[in-house]
Amino acid sequence: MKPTPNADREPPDKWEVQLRKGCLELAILASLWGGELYGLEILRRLASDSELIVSEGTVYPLLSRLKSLGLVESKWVESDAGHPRKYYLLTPSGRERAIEMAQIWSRFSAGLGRLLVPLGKGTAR
Amino acid sequence: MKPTPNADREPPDKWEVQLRKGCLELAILASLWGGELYGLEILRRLASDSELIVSEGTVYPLLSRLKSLGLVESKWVESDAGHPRKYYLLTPSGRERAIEMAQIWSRFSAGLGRLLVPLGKGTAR
DNA sequence: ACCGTATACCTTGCAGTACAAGGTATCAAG
DNA sequence: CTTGATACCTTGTACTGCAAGGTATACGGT
Repeated sequence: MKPTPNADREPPDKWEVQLRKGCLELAILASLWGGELYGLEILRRLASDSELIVSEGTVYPLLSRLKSLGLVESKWVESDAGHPRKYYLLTPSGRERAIEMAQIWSRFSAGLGRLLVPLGKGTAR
Repeated sequence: MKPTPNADREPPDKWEVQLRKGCLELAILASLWGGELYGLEILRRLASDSELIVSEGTVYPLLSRLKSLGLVESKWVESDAGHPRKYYLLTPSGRERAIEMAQIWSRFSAGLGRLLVPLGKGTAR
């Protein structure tokens, strides 16, 4: 039985799901910025560092895509206690792309933030 | 011939498109916060206030959905110079929802921003 | 040796969103 | 009557993330 990763999370608003679309690609690249990680570790990193709860079925296809785009590289590492793990790391193009995406994100985020200013009285909790 | 709204914009990176998914719903609600607007006006407001370039084929279906959800209301207004315009305005639930979404956005945005800190040296242009 | 559990990776079908392209209707100018 | 401008709407396509299910290796208990 799955441990139901998000048992006490937001209701199925469906909106938060749509919000992540596209951002996840950047999030994964960013999580690899500091060094190589393996699949499930990326998942946990995202959850702990940015409250971005995603499932494995989301991460692995995305990693495959990033790999076929030449943005990440992977290598198998024999684990002494467990099973082989596949570590992912950024390629030089991956780093460039990450910075490029981060810039787009920052501009976009600022623009939307500007739109939200008028209703700021409510967002201050 | 269409005036090609984004002739000198970003290349077809496809990514920026995916980035907007879900955010647009919030953006439209936010643009209506200050008062009622009609379809094309919303489009122009988004473009000028937040650099969010969208096409009509995106906005109208979205407005229909928001209306069927009871978040916005619409009314026809006979224009003296031109054709009838359909003005959209927020309902009370629409306002609540907008604030709710803005909060989610703000939390999400902060989380992703935290992830991007390590590569901040590059984003400072 | 055998079975259940935990870790780790991957694949398939589904649902939801934005977009480009095309279509309709009204009014004003030529 | 035709052209252009404004305004609204619809259809088909492409892309994304998700839930559910499947495979493989190691460890500990009986």
